[in-house]
Amino acid sequence: MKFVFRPSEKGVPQVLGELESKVMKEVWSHPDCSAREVVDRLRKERTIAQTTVLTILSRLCKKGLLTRRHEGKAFRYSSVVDQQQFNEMVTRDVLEGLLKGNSRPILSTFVDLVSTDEELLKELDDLVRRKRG
Amino acid sequence: MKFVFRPSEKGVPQVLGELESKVMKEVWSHPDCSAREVVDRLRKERTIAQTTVLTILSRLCKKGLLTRRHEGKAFRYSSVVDQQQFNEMVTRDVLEGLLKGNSRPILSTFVDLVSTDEELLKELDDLVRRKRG
DNA sequence: GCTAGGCTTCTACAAGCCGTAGAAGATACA
DNA sequence: TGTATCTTCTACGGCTTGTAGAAGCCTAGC
Repeated sequence: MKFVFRPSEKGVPQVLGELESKVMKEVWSHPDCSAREVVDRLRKERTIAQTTVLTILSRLCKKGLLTRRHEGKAFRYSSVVDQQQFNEMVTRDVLEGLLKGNSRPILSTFVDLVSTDEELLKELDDLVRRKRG
Repeated sequence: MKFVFRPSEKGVPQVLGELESKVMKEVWSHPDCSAREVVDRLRKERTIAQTTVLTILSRLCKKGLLTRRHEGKAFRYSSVVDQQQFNEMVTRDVLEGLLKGNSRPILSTFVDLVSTDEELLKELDDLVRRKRG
């Protein structure tokens, strides 16, 4: 998958549109669900056309994030990767994207940011030590 | 600045469009230059309309990446931040964007990626030790 | 002062992404 | 067979980026 990352957003919307994110979250929390179910859940928050949700579901399929199977006349949708795997993919791609430049400055910026949290810094330290054996 | 980061690209085009990137690079390498100069340099590579470059220069000003000052009837353009500062800004924003989620998984993915290069891993180790004092 | 050439602004269009949704086609079940 | 429901097709508006024409503005030189 080829995506953009919006640092200013938070969570899934860093990578997907607002509505796409909501739809993904619905499918993640209710695997193998129908479009209808997604629509009904979204409608608890606001009005939205059935076809709008269908369009988003199709686009997410085309992006390779969802699959679907026939059941009767309708489809049932499931995610290809769960949310955790998705997050890991994004993290990995973004970090690789950063590191393929000049890596040195990345390291120190990273350590700077992490060191604002003592616990986190310790964890980083542990990880590095373990890696170096 | 609010930007998107394209992990699949490399360098400045991770953040700016292809042409925007080229124009920024021209201004970085030739501070206080005129639009004419940028056009002439770009034309060594391909044909491009004067106004196309002007449009890009204006957009980069509007984005806060360039400033300009009058000189005679024309403008002279300079960058607000140099390329290194720009890279640091991007790195910082992207990393902050990542870390504002659940930070733990980021750490281990980061260490995984860094550890493919022994030198880099050592450098990370040094930075962390120094930070922890 | 007035004109020509160069510089700028305005405006616009295409393509791609995302949100939105109507219209129409497909289908299962009563 | 009809109808309710589900799907696909199509489209539009807004945003970004590349592209550039048209027209306006200003300065230098006559």
